[in-house]
Amino acid sequence: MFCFCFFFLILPSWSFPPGCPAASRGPRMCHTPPMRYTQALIPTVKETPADAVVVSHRLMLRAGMIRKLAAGIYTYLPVANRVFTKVANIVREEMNRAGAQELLMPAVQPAELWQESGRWDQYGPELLRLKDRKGGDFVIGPTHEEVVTALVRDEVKSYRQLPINLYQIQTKFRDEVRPRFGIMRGREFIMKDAYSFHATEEDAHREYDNMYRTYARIFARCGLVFRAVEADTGSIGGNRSHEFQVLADSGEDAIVYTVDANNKPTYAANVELAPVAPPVRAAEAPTMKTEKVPTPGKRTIEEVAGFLGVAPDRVMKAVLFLVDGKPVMALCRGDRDVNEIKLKKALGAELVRMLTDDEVTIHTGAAVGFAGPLGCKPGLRVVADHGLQGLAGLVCGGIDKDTHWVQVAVGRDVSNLEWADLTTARQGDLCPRTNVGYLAARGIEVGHVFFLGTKYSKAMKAVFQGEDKVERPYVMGCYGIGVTRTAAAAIEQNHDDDGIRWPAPIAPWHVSLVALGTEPETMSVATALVEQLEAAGLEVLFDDRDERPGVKFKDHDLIGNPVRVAVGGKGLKEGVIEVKLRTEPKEGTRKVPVAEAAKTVIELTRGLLEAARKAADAASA
RNA sequence: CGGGGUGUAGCUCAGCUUGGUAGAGCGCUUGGUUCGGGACCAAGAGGUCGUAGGUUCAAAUCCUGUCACCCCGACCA
Repeated sequence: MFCFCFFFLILPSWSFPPGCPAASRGPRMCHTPPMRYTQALIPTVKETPADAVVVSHRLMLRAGMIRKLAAGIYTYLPVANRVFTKVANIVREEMNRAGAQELLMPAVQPAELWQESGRWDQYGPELLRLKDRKGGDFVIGPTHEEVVTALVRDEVKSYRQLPINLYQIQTKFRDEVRPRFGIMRGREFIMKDAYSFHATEEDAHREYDNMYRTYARIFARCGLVFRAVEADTGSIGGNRSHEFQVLADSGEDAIVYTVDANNKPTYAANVELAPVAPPVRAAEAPTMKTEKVPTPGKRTIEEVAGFLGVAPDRVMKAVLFLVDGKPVMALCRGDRDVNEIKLKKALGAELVRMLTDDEVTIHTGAAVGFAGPLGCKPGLRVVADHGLQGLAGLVCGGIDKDTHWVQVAVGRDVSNLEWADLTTARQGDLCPRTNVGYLAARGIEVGHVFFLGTKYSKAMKAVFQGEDKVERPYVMGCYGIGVTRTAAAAIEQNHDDDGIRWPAPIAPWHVSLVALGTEPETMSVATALVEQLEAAGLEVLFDDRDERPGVKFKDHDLIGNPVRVAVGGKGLKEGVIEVKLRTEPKEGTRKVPVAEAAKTVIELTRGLLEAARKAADAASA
């Protein structure tokens, strides 16, 4: 008790500036008293679970954050729940600040809505369908465009009520083909989705930019290193889209970007649509006549190149697609891949898929593995990647089984090609926007903004009346953030051999306060300190267990709170308490006089939180 | 959906090839010694061997079906 009063006297009114926990605007985590470890459910484990292959999955299991209930479906234990709540609250604050309104829509939705939008048939098995007791068809919402559009259609009739941006933070379900990586690619996950409605395209683009800046603020506030990249819109539709990618080597997405002389990013895109400029080089002069040679059983690029003794990039790859019902041959260099998304865009097509082996033979007359532009069925549309321009001395399929053409020259032997940018971008490719070579990175997609246009409003006859009394469909945008995935991405980006190193704004607690021993003096000093920190608005996990120090340190390293305070008999004899950041090595431990401990911890924590705030302001500037 | 693999104690796994009625480590309980980076000793509790069927005197073990889960691929907000 003495200690408590003592601290109270020297620290009369620690108040936090706006933005720090005690004074944050908008919603925040409900107040909880300091958590005593002896009462907490934090089932940490020493052994690495067998089926966890990525760091975040492994550490979330080991730190007692998640437990699997079924494939891709997890229970979020208290530590994880605290983190998700923090991420969600940052999202809330920034969305509210940007002028959006929060609502909550049903998880279970009637099939009729999906039939109206056309996605009941389009969405495929990823959409979990079920019947109610009366036999009516329902879905568990993987997303909420239909529901929100129906709502706004009924309730917003006039241009005067526009624009409006509605968002929710909800559990969603997508029956992923292959859930993996724990919470990173689960079937059930928490997502923030926002939908905006506008009278004009210009206004929808303004909101798109507004959301883009808001997202940059959100991820900066979460303490993450990320990049906004141009992206494909996928099945959601629309024609303008950016993904927010947290950079991590374990990321599932490949991105390319360019930088200026100061190493500042100038352009970034997902490789699936990053444009590649045509090569700048003189056309090669053909030196030899084309001839057909036997290549028995050599079908793949590697086999053919190896057999003929040429480099793979000298083999012309021919891939056959069905584009809106018509066969198309796509060509590229043997060391590259034809990108379906680019092909679709280049041909202005709706549906693109690869042909089956049988279909290849029917449409080209070629044996499987030996298709090529030279001598195939006349009338077949052939599109070539401009990486092939001006090349000579190439190898391509001989149409007949077990044959290839050699010494093929583009232009001389193969003409009437349509040229397009078809291959997936790589490091070193020339970026046509910035005229410098691409750099490559991997990322985890944590956010995605889409300009939707009128796709859903037209399909669902959602219209408003304009000033001119004319009815028009709303122009829409939608904007998603994976809350659970953001937490997983934070771990991928912030960990070491001992465990998680949470960025302070989304850490489960600001401070791990470890009592090294349960002697009355240690406990009373520790308890007093906990109360001081709590009074100043800090969140504290107080380890009051009767465990050996080693066990405690290991657990807190695993859990990863940014500030660790150790109170022990040894230190107290010298009159000190030990304070260390999770990111600092053991040797960096500060020995702080007992009387100054609270002040030191509060200042350190405040510094960490303020840094994230400043990063957010810089990111949205 | 194609290929591969695994289901044995709360967790990580051994036992299976060659059938004879189930083990280790971690964790848990109790007692003791310890106590500043995952302690030690002793005594315990805990398993329809995923599930259904078959073969057999006898099945964790062999056979068949089935379910679940994992990995690679295809696919994907």
